[in-house]
Amino acid sequence: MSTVTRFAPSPTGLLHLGNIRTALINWLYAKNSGGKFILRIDDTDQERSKEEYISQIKYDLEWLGIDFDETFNQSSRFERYREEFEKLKSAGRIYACYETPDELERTRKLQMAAGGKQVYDRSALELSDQQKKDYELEGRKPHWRFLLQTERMRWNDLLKGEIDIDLTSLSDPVLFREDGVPLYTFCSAVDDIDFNITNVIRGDDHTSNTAVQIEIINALDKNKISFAHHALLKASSGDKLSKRDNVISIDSFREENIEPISILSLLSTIGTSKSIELKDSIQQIIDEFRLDTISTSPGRIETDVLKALNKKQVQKFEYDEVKTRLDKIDTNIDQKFWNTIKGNLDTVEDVAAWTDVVFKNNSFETEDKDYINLALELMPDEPWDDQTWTVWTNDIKERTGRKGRELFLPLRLAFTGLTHGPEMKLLIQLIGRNKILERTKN
RNA sequence: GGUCCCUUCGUCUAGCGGUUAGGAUAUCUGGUUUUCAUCCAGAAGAUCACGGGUUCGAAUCCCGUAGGGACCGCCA
Repeated sequence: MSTVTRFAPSPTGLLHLGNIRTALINWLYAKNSGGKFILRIDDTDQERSKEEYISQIKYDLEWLGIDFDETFNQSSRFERYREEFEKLKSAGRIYACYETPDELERTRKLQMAAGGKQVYDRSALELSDQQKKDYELEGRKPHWRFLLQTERMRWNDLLKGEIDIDLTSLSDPVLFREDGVPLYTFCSAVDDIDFNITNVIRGDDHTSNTAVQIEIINALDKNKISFAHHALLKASSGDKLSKRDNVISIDSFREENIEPISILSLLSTIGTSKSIELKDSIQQIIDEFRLDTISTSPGRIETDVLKALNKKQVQKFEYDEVKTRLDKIDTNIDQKFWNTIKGNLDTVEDVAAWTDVVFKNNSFETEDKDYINLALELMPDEPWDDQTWTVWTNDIKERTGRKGRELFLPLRLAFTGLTHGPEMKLLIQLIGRNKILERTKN
């Protein structure tokens, strides 16, 4: 049977390095085994879910090159959840509860103070028909809980190994809210069955939840899903990754002109036993993917590494690959320009900083006037080639006796206004004789 | 408080009873580029969280302690 994986974000915030990693792992797992990848939007909570986040999530995935074979919103399947719910109800696995959130909160606090388990006490199970009727007359509506019957839930987690959860330490999950809205724990179980999901790979934050879900799945059908839980990523500060932390949102990286392949390269190697390096292509990442290289201990993300990877990618780019982007900055940027400058860039768009250096008619202050004037006297006529600079500076060297830094830095400074940059023998060809004269006029 | 998990160079990690504890990245040094970056060569960097036990022998197995993470919702 071919694999089916899914990524199920709730559209309540932007995608960041942490949750996109989960998406990537699921996608890679599917791709690597010739399976299917489904994007499921977990939007049952209509108050917190926002349409703009749905489109943002899809756009981010697309931008990164993570495509999906199928997508749907949980909000379109309320009827189906109701149907399955009725099934469980007639099987006696569901019971009505009438506590208000306040009452539940109070009980929890009491339990905490007493040092006991903070687990729902199932007092609704004792309710007589008359008591329920009284509640309804009071205007209370029931919410519905699933009766957990397993004491210990065990499964072989593809990443964490044998897991053994004490289900008595967990509350009976609420499946339907008082207002009739089904909750994630249930919807997810129904969907995973209906869409024939074979592998659920998700963050460690779902581990104990999985125990509950397996029991629900078993009550509906028979669980055939393999679960895998990877460790969560931490920020470089050591703090947890937050949806509100826009410093690491995919959106912010796109705005900083970080390449998708740089992000993908980082995400497919960080927190794994693989070398942290820039990958040539998405295909390479797919081919090299192995679930068992992913670590079970929480690692931290160093965003500097992402910048370094991106720099490498920029230097790899051939002119044709970035031509349209360069044209947007300045149509005068040609292949020679790009090849000369790209080694000095962190992002493709940083090239903008060099258009002035090459094209603009500005002049720079120089303290070494006599030296520069001598250099200009010796400046060869055009056309210039790769040898011009060497010939020229050799002349200057002979006439002045200068060498090394003393010889070259004043020239660079006078011609470009900068103390660093691409090789001068290439750069002067871009700038040209006229502009050099212009810049050193006064 | 309960439940589950984690702890090896700065960082990400390999390691499954006998290794000079390996790699990647970052750092430093030298060379190349007469700059910066790249590239090449090399160096430094880990009392394997701590304590105890099992064993001829423990990073590796067991117990405890400490630290970290996750969850304990009518969120997902």
